[in-house]
Amino acid sequence: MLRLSKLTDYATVLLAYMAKTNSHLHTAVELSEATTIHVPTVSKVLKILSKAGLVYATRGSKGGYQLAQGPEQITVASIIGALEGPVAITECSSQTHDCEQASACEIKGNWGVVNRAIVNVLESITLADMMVSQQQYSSEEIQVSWQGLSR
Amino acid sequence: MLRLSKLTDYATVLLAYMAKTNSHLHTAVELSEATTIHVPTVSKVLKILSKAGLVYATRGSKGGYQLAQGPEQITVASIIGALEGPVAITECSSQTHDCEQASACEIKGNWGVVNRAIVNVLESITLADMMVSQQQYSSEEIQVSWQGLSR
DNA sequence: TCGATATAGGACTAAATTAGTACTGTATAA
DNA sequence: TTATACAGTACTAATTTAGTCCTATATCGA
Repeated sequence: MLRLSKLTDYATVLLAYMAKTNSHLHTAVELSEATTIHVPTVSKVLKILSKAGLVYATRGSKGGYQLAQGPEQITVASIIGALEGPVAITECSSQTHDCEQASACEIKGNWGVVNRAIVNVLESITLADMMVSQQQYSSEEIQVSWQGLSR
Repeated sequence: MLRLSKLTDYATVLLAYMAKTNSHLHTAVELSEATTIHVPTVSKVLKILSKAGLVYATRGSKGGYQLAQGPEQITVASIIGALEGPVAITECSSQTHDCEQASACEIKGNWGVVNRAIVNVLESITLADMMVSQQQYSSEEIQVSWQGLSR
């Protein structure tokens, strides 16, 4: 499946709503009502996004959250990174990994290349892109040329 | 993290070994010894690969497994598909999904585009590519141009 | 200064998923 | 007919994720 966590999905929904209505600070309660995500969960996600620097938080009455950057600056990769850590499709491809299977493994370095290709895709898509109203993109419009291994 | 399951990782290791030594049938025990993956797990993975048509199985004594196609024909996407089902990075992006969040969600269709971009990458990389001896590919060699949303 | 509002941080429980193992059945060669 | 090897399925344990709750801290305004 190669699935993202629900929290990551919630995060994009919340960030997209904030981007669309960036005139004021948004409280967790307001965001919950707008998105139908339960308050404790909204709160949890925003705390994480705040810590990661994607949103700016203001405490106290009249407080709330706002985007720390424009929707064009926030990449899908950075949202995933905030909630799940750096993309690593296998243990092999994570930075701090010392594989026990060692010599037996023929694959090692090459998962890293696959991983890099995916990261490149995710870094090329921004929150602004995600907000474009649902159009049906044909498969042909998404062109991925990946040249690393084909030489 | 966006992580694949361990079984998927095992599958690529097993398939790569079979591709490298395709002169004969490979028993689960032989594959286990070659890869250091425990026999029951090797067996489990191969049963799944066989059902998916990626390997051909022969029963009985002198039996074993062999690749059903050449390493150039087996894509990473098909390996992932066999073990985990079709790639769907969010519930939204899976084919058979009817979202409860309905009208509140601004994102809907667009996860589908991100998903499609990732699938394209995974379909462009084959088992043969994965077997290329570990070279260090520079980031520049992996070029992904994704044009769906930027118009 | 006090009280209401709102986020920060951490801990905890329940649910879901994944990994690993085991058992019984079926096919094939010698 | 016996040994070998895969097929199918079920089950348990481990891990991960989701969701909730509680206490602390910061800010505004009366």
